[in-house]
Amino acid sequence: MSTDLILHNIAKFINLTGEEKTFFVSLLQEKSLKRKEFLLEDGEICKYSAFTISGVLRGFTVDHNGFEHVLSFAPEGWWMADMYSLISQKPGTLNIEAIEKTELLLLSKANQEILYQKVPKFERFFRIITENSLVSYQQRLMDNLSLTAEDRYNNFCKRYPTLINTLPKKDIATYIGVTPEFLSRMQSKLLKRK
Amino acid sequence: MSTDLILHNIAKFINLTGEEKTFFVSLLQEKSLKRKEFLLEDGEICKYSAFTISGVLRGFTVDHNGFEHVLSFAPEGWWMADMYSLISQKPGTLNIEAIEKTELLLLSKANQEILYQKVPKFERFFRIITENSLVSYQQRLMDNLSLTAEDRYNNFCKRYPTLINTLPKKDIATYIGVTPEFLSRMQSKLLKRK
DNA sequence: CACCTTTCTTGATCCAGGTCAAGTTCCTTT
DNA sequence: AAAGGAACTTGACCTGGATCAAGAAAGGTG
Repeated sequence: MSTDLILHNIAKFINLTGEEKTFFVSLLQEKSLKRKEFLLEDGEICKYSAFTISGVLRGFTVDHNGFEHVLSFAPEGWWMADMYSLISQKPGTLNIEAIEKTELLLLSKANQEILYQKVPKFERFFRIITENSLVSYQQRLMDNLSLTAEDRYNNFCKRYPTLINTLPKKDIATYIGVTPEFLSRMQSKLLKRK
Repeated sequence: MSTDLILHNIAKFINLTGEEKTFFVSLLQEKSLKRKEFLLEDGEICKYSAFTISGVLRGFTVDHNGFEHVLSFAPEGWWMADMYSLISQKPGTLNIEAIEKTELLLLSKANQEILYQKVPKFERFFRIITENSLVSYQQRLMDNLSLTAEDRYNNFCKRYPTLINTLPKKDIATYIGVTPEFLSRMQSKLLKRK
């Protein structure tokens, strides 16, 4: 199992002994998804946190007009889950799908609880990454309330320069809160401006 | 110091011994704000998490056109901070102001770190409340991307029925992502519809 | 490599919600 | 209780971004 990336990721925030690392890794399971395969569907109960080793996930909801809205992407080194459903263990509204062939490590809700019992340091780890995630959702919300679509697009390009060429434009569009048509128009306008 | 409310709040998630409670309380300081007084201003470094005992706080940013956007309210029993600034200890963009006369308990960043050292259970407490907060910001973001202003207003009324009559309408407006003028129009339309 | 589906683009038109301006009502402060 | 300033309302007009439609490009699959 290729656990270097996830252990490296954790080591940024907490120090683990060799034994603790081994124990943590023993709680993980590998999963691979083909392009367009789903990890979780709308209405299901989310049982896993997923960590992306390679590939990209997209988490999105479908509104009552059938339009998709991307909540988040999880490229290499990022976590993904339907947090609402994972915490409450009630059916959620998120769909999680692989944009391309994707390799994951899964930590089940049950194993996560065991981990907290056995290695309480992980409370700290997940507290810190949840705090960071919270900050970025707050920022994104404020951006949606106060910036124009063009500014939000420019911010996205600056923040995730590598993703721009990987992700389908339609997904970038709904992530920043516009229709695919409007994103297309913005891009051609930005090109002409040169 | 009136610490019943905060201890009761904590007891929902973790169990503390009498000693731990006493220690925790010793790390808090009281603060009271008059109506329209600020706890934190745009550009400052956030040094405290604030817990509201009575009254209400509003956290808002000011955009480059001078318009305010409410990120969150903290009525009785809620926490408030500029999480970005608190975590990074860099200057933030949030303003925190008392809407009415407000009594707070403050936990300084420094004391919070001490608390984590001495009573690691608090890692768990703050992990859990941060997770809950994350879920509600994710939901609010998706609501902003997929619902009409009218639906968002109705949701707000359902979710916070007690706050509707306490909070200035202009603040509810920017919280749900519309101008005060437009909220006013929506309300008169909803009344007529009866 | 050709087919087929999905994604992307572009044009024409539309509308939810914003902007600006001018009252009016409410509330704080004295 | 009077004054003054916020907060709220309402009207007229405007616009960023959505919608609908139809074709063009791209890219995965047999």
